[in-house]
Amino acid sequence: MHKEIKDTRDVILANSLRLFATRGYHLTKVSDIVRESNCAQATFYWHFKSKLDMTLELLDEGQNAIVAVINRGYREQTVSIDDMISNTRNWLIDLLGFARDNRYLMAILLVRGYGADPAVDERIARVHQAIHDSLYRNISRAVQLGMLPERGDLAARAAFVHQLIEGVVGWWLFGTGKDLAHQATMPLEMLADQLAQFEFHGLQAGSS
Amino acid sequence: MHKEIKDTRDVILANSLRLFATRGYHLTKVSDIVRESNCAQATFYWHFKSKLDMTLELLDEGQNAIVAVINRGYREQTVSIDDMISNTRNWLIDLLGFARDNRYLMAILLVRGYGADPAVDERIARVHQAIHDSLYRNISRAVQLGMLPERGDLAARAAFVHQLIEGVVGWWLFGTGKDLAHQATMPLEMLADQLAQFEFHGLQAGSS
Amino acid sequence: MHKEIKDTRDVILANSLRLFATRGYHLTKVSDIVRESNCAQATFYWHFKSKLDMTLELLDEGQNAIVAVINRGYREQTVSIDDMISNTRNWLIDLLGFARDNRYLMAILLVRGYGADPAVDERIARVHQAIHDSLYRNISRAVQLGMLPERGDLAARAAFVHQLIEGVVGWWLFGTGKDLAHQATMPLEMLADQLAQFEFHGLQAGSS
Amino acid sequence: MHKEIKDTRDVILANSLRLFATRGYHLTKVSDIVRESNCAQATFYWHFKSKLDMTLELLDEGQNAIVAVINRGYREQTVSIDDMISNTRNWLIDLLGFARDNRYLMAILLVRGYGADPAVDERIARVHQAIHDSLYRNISRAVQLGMLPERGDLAARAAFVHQLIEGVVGWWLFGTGKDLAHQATMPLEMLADQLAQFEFHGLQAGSS
DNA sequence: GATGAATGAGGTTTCATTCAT
DNA sequence: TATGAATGAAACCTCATTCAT
Repeated sequence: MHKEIKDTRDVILANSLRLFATRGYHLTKVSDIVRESNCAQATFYWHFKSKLDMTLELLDEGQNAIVAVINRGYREQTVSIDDMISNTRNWLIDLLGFARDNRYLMAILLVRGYGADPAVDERIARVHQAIHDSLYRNISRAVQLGMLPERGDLAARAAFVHQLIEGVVGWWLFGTGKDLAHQATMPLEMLADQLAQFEFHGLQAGSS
Repeated sequence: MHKEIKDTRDVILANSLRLFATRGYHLTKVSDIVRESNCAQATFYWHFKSKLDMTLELLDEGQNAIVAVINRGYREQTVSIDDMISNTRNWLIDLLGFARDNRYLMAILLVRGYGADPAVDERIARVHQAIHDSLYRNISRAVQLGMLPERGDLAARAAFVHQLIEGVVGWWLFGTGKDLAHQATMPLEMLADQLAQFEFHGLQAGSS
Repeated sequence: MHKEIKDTRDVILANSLRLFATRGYHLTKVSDIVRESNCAQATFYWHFKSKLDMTLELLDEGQNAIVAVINRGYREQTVSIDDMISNTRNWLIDLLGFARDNRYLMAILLVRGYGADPAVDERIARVHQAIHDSLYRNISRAVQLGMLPERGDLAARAAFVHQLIEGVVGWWLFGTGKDLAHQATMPLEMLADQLAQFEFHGLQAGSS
Repeated sequence: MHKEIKDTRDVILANSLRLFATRGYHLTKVSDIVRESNCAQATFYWHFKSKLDMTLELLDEGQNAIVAVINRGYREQTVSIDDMISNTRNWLIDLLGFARDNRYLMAILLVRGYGADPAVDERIARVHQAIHDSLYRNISRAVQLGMLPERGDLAARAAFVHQLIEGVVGWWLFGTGKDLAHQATMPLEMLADQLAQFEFHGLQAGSS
């Protein structure tokens, strides 16, 4: 049950998201957005204060959505290594599902976001930080529970995992060439599985 | 042995690289470049056909340099797992050294490159591909030599490693927030060590 | 006895008058007017044909009011010089009283009126002309009655008096800097007195 | 001996002055200015930072010129009433000469200046203040020398004279209707004469 | 009476690029 | 080599006005 008739404001937002993901902020002109949205340019400025303002609104929405997904995971208490891997796997399934359903947002966050404007850069950085923090907490907990070796810099390990996961999500969605038209080939669950395995084993490094 | 007096052309290139890395292509105006280079705008166009043209030249130089570094590694035949890890470690040391000495180029390749122009996107994608290919060949060889389990999708594994390494290089140089002013804290060799370990163990996933 | 509840139309007119006086016609946007009037922009256009149209209406009201005041004076036959000065004084008291009670209108007529639109310019010019004519008639009568020397250009003398009076009213209300927030310091009657004296003596110039 | 070939910058300034005087700031578009100046719109922005910036530059030039004229007068020590009147007359001749040769500037200062922008308003107010101060000093000196009665508010008297003179200059140049096309009919010296007389006698008001 | 939404026309400004010297 | 001056094209944005309810 969703609204059949989207109002102009939402149409503009949706088109902007797609165009930003495809061409980037600066190559997307307001005139492009309104052409695709079937409205006059002045209408854009009735709904939004400026191009930048609209972009920030877009990002704030996206940020809320993805942060909700990220923090939804890791809820249960893990008691065994299998638990932990499966927990990670579930978290990844959530994240990958969200990513698949929000290709354009992910393209902005992972590929073409930076360089639009300092304010935009900052919002994107905040999302990355949120993902990092979520992973850091999880790894930290696992170390406390003795499921991961204590050796090594915790921050570095979180960073490794963080970069691994963000990178692989970007690869899955857009391929090595960061191509918006790229079609993911690997099934979501299989990717989650392999990624969880890779992460877990990688984190074992340093143990006897 | 390098020239002490850089001519205008090189000054422009160096300033452009720095500005692109700092603000991105579109927020760097030709007027900004020439102001920092102490020359007139027309001088820019005496040396370069266009802003885009100069950018591509910049990237081509960078591409050659980084590809040379990447392909310099993995030369010896590895005969043991220790050999392999140490080989990877050496490759990483080369890469990280290059990255540290070419912060601005790395910022463009890893953070703010996409979204400038389709032609620019393509060059950047080519660099990523070159890194990927180098890793793919190495992993593939290791599997053939029986040092890595055969199970699993080889392409996916290469992608995992590729994304892990690029991501971690970006993190090392610019931190989680992709901040140009970020100061790396971890010593180069330690990072290479931990990263090689993480990679190797991660790749063991799927083995008995 | 005036209406306690002003309808939207009057609210718009009052706010427009104030804003025009404060910022001028062009810096007062219809959006400003309706914001202060707590109504929608379309409501403005329900009440008035256009911004210009409303402005002219505003000016016409103001013109009628001030012209009424101006022509109310000089009614009695003056038979002595003291009569004449006191008559002028009364006329000035009326004018200054009106001016004090209609600051915003006066600001438009004396300070920020010109430059809005040719049609507006014309209305303002008409008000000035009306004041001038009133003064001209009075001076002319005084010459006929032998209370002022015949020497000199009558038109020029009327102009001198006209400019003196309008200028001094503007100074009294808004100070040398034409500041809307300026507070008059001199009591109305004292000003009328001094101004009548200045005018009378000035007009004596040229006499033996 | 003046330059035959005016450069673009000066052409733009001259045309802007004329157009501002004729239509006012807001009805003068940058497109109008460059059309009359036979150059491209971008050329305007090569020479000036913005429309407002150029306007302020214009006003600053004008301010310097008129303030120089104003402060050039009143140099000699006056020892008699005839000296004083003739001194005022000379000051007026200078001022009127400048005004006649700088119609457009005067139109901006006296008629259509206010309402362009707060920054513009402020510059114009400063010019009026400079004229006022010059007159105030002169009257003040005359009172000290016993050539004018002490009675009365000095500030008010200065204001009267100030408003009289500015008003009459405006009337001389542009007529009662503030018409840019108006042609002055009265010879400069005659006006200076009558105005000096009017002022002097007016200022006698309050004496026995 | 009133308004949320929309818009055409046009405004100022930007910017990569070229011209003339 | 170098540059001061110039410019076409187009960007973002404004604003008086109208439409549909």
